[in-house]
Amino acid sequence: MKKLPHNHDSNIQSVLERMPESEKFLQAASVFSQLGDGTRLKILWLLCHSKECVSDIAAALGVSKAVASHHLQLLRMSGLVNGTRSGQEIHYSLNDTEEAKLLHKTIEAMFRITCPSQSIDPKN
Amino acid sequence: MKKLPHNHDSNIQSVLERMPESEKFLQAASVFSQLGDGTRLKILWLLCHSKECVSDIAAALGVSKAVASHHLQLLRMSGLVNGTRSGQEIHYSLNDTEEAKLLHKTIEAMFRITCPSQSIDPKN
DNA sequence: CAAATATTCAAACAACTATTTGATTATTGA
DNA sequence: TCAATAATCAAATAGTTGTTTGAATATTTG
Repeated sequence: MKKLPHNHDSNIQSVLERMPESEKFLQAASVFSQLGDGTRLKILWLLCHSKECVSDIAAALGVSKAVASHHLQLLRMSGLVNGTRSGQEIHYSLNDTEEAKLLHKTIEAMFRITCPSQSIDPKN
Repeated sequence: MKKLPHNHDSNIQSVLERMPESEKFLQAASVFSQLGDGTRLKILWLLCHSKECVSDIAAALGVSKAVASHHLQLLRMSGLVNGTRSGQEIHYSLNDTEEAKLLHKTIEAMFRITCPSQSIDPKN
């Protein structure tokens, strides 16, 4: 039980007791950081709505294939997307995990706030 | 209406038409990037549960006051938190905006996934 | 007013991240 | 097998980000 310099909120101790461990914060921040780049956010948004190959993702976003491939790899290492080869192409899609679904919902909720007129997904 | 190299998903065109503008993605990524650092994520989590001054935040997290102050400023510039001076201290709290509430819900949902045993907030 | 406390600022540094370019690997079809 | 296409890799670069340190500002109290 750590003692704080000041003591404004009498409830702070019980809050601190329920604070997740540092390691958990680092893990979560690592996943959240995938949302923190515009290119990657676009890729995630796209994969929330359709399964796509690298060339189409690159074309849809207006970036090089190398850039798309690079970011897809970061997303893959974070466990958010997965790619399956089909002939010459590799088709990427959102992973079926709780984390990926949470980020999907979060992205949609954000755009419902900032672009309320053109949301695709239903609210729940 | 942009033409993609391949055409696997016949629905892709209507998806692309509903894709928010690049500027919106950059704005959203900028807000989301606040979650992408462990220290800042801890601060946000703490402010989701209690209003705190800089010294207490620094002590609770085990970081220097300069570090806490620096990250609080980034959070403030992103519109997620606000600080009000009370005597010598500045009390920071989560902003009452849709964006801040969304991040609060997202953080809690993430920890419900990764630390299911010790969640504080109710599910909805 | 001077000392003490709380917070912020600013500069320097190290570490990390995104992009570019060209080469490399894998797969298909002629 | 050879050429074409798809995707990844690797190295170089530029830009961004987080931390450290010490100084500066603001507020309260003696």
